[in-house]
Order: sequence, then structure tokens, then C-alpha cells
Amino acid sequence: MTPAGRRGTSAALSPAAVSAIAGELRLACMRISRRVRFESTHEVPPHQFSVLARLQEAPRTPGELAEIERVSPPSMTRTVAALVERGLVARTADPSDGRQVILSLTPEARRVLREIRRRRDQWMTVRVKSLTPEEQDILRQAASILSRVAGE
Amino acid sequence: MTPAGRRGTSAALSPAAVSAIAGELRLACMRISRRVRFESTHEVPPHQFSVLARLQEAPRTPGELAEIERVSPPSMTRTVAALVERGLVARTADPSDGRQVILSLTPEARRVLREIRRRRDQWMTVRVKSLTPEEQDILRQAASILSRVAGE
DNA sequence: TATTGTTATACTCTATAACTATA
DNA sequence: TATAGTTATAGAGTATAACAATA
Repeated sequence: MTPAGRRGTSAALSPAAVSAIAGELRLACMRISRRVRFESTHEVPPHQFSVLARLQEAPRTPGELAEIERVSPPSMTRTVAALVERGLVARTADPSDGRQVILSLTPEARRVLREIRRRRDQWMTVRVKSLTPEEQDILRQAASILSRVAGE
Repeated sequence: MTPAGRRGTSAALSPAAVSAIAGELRLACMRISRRVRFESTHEVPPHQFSVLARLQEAPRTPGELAEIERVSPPSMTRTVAALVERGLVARTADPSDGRQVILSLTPEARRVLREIRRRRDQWMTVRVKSLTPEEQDILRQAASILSRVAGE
């Protein structure tokens, strides 16, 4: 009866133990995030990257982007203008509503996004590679749990 | 011979598998970090929080802080001025070198830091609590591995 | 008249260059 | 003369308020 681990079933952890795990995980995630951001921040500033990522999911209007990114419409106008200027975002008129503008990624933007993500993943890949197979296996299982936690 | 997991020993993962795990972990960490930051960002802006955290490690001069935070000395002057104004940082003259200034946290700053960290940890604690004991156990093991990865 | 988006203006954080005080 | 820190000034990003075009 080990305290936990290596078994198909585990005893429930004490609230204090859960808090300790949560605190350590939280801090580790924030540190990793900072390191990764620092690694790839020289191509596109964070707020521009965030908008590009949203537009990769689907074309959107400036108003939608402002709401999603929790930023004011004038700020989004400015950010979008910078991205259009850089040739990363294309503007097209909405055929059914003349007030709206449809924003979408250019091929160049898709290339830039791929490159940034590749570099970010590489930072983490190098570190996971250096772990033992047992540690890698724990992280394999943790990855799907943390994805679920992050997505909630 | 299971592909991986539940055993004391694991087979080495393929490079592609390692990359996939790293990518998923990286993304999850960044999402969690963003959520946590959003949760507690209303007390002190990020750059001020970062300086307070550095000063909690040890009292430092403005120049040291500027170098650590990779920011220009004038920017640090400004950030420090705001923190002094808010009563979170105290300035004392260096007795051995009249050009330098020693910055340290006030008791109020320690209280604010505790409160911010408490709220951040709480966000994560709530989510870890909702997992099964088996999942919690995986995260318990993952936490120490990720801490090591983050600290490198 | 309401909605979408932009322009006008101001505040904050960042930077580089110039300046003051001390070593 | 070199170093620590501040002040002067300018460049992004954010915001609110006012405006133009369309529904």
C-alpha cells in the first residue's frame, strides 16, 4: 500500500496535499510560460500574436476580436491596422452588411504562426527529451489532464 | 509490455511522441498561466508584481532590478517610483556608496504578495480538487518534474 | 434610432539621450 | 573619468468620447 502512485487506484489526497500540488503546478506553468514567451517574442508582439491565433480559428470582424480579446474597439482598430500594415491580415468588405469588415490571415501570417509555434514547442521538446522514460511517461499522462484543466 | 505507463519502467518514447507531449504541455502551461494571470491582475500590474517578487528574494538597487527584468534603467526608475508612491517599496541610501539606493519591500507589500499568490493558487486548487485521485497522483509526480524543467 | 467601425485625445509603459551626483 | 540614478523626450499600446456610415 504505497501512499500514492504506480497503481491503478490511488487513495484520495488530503486538502493540504492538493493545495501543495496545485501551488507547485501553478508556479511551474507560469515559469515555463514566461520562458517560452521570452523565447519567441521577437517576431510579433503578444497582442498581435493573440489576434493572429484567433483569426486562424476563423475569419472575424474587428468587433468580435475586441470582445474576445477583452480590449476596446479603438485598440483593436489600432492592432489590426498594424497587422494589415505588416501584410499579415487582409480586410474584405462584408457583402451583406456594409458596416462590417471581415478580417482574415494572409499566407504570410500562416507561415509566421507556424514558425513561432515551432520555436516554442522546440524549447519544451528539448527539455522533455532530456528526461528519463519514466518521467516522460508521467508527463504524457499529465499533458492530457492539464489540457483539460486549461481548457475549462 | 504496454507502450507506456503504470509500470516502474517505461520504454523510451519516439521523437515524434516526445514532440507531441512537449507541444501539448507547452500549450497547456501557457493557457493555465494566462487564466491565472487574468484571475489576479487587478491588484498590481504585471511589471510591478515582478519587481515586488524580486525584492522579496532580497533587497536590491534599481540598477540590479533593471538588469534582472531586462528593462532600461529609466523604465525601472518609473516602476519603482510608482511602487514607492503606493507604499509598497521603501528606499534607503546605501551607506557605503552615495550613488546607490537600496530598495526593499514594506510590510504592506508582503501582505499584497501573499494575497495575490493565495488567489492564484486557489484557482489551480479548485481545478485539481475536481480530478480523480488517480489524476491527482499523476499531477503530483508531474509537478516536481515540471518545477525542475521550469527552473533550468 | 441603433450598430459597426474609425478618429480625436489622453494616460501608461517602454526606450534612448542628456544631465546630476558620487567614486 | 566612470558609474548610479534621474529627468527630458518620444514611440507604442491602452482607454473613453465623439463622429461617420450603414441597417
